[in-house]
Amino acid sequence: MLSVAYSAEAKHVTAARLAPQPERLEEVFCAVPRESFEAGEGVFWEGDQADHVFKVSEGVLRVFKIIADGRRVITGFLYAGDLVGLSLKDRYLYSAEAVTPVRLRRLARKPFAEALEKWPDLRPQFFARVCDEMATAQDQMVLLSRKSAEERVATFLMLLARRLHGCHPIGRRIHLPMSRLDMADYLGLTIETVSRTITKLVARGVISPEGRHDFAICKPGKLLALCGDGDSYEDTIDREPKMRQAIWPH
Amino acid sequence: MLSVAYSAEAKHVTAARLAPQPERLEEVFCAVPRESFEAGEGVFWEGDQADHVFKVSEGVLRVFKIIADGRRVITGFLYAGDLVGLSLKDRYLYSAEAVTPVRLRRLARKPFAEALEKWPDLRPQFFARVCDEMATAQDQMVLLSRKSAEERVATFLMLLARRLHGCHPIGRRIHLPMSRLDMADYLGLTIETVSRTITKLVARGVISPEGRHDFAICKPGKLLALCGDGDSYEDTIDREPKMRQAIWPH
DNA sequence: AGTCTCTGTTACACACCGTCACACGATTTA
DNA sequence: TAAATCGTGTGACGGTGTGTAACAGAGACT
Repeated sequence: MLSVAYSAEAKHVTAARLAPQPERLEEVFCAVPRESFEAGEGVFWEGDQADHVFKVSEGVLRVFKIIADGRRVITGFLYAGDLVGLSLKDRYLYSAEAVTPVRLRRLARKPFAEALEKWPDLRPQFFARVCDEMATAQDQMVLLSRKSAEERVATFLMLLARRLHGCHPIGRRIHLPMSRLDMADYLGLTIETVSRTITKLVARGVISPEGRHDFAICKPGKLLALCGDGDSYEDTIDREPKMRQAIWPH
Repeated sequence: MLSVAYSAEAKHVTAARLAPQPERLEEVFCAVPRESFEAGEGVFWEGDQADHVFKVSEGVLRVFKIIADGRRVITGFLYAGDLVGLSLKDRYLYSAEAVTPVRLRRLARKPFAEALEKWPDLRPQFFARVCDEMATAQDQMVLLSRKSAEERVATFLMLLARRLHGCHPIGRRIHLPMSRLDMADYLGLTIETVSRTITKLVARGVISPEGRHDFAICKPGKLLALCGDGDSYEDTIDREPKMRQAIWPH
């Protein structure tokens, strides 16, 4: 009985040797090889046994739920560095598909949990990730609940502008890897409305198109104001990289 | 240095003595006295230093965010037994107010974290709570993103019916402690729409009013169908793990 | 080239839901 | 008791966003 338990742990012990005491949560994923997915390919499906967690290393993923008559809700887009499948129990709550060609590392749940067990320093990082996920979900609820089409699109563009520029002020260029349908399903709108709204923003000189999937932000202040968050432009450019550190739990 | 660390822990050690090795996460809250709040009173505010976690022991709480021009989004209602303030970092992400008179236990973050540290058996429970919160948030995103007014109201009624009845099939009676405005801000609608929708459900004999804040569910199957989740009545009464296959897209 | 397919844009009628207005009952205040 | 206030219900109306189109542009293929 003991020997069985021991051999079951052997694999992960090996992995641990390769990366002794990782400093950052991502390093736990270094031991496993990367997998590739083509654009449009599914990674896992809502309701599947949630056996793995993932770390995106290249490309963009969409996570979504489907209801009744085929209505789709995209609950998030995941970029390089993001972890997927953390905050769930035995089954995936959503499906995940590649938007662009994607490379990711897949780690079985058990060694992941054991790593958290073995290196307590990783737990605050893990918890911080989950909290960010929660905060993002709440912002999304605000968007879906009370924002107009224009505010939704503006918010989305700002989101991508910030993401592309790391945590820096605001990037001037945005790349939208996903289709208009993806955007629509993320923003709770239709493709037509998304299209129209973008056209309107372009007409007003807030952004300017550089191909279908790229835009330049001409008036960042204006765009920010259109988000309807009550933030002013100054609030965002001075915003020091606010290191919100999880205090909790150790 | 060691002695300092030791004395800092002394208080919590005392608490631990009172309740040695709690089996359930809630028991961690037993050591602190209960506080009372009147209906409408605030418990904490978005942006406050998140120093405490709470356990509701009586009454109903609403948690909400406010944006720009005063628009309010209620992200959830919390009932007896629910924990508040788990999934956040240094500051509260939302405000909390009493809907009804509320009694709750307030526990400082530190002893709570220490309890999790000391009794690892509690950690899965903690994690499960956070996951439930996440799952709820995602269902809410689906509701706000893609459901019609009628589906939203129906979903809300079903939610309360299930909650009141524990996890049992479906309660036949629903009590709505909150105002129509609260419902509207939770469902992403206006009071008028909520009101009209309820009237319509009553007219069709799906539910029947028993005062302003109480309803009887006359046709549970019908109500469930109106939720737009694709579940049938039978699915919910003998809740088997439903295998959902995504058909979509590609 | 030419054709096909896929994605994105634009137009127009319509539906749902929000806005505004007022009525009603219950409770509080004068 | 009357008046005021609050929460709620209901009606008329209009706007935002939707659905169904047709159309345009880009890329893939023969």
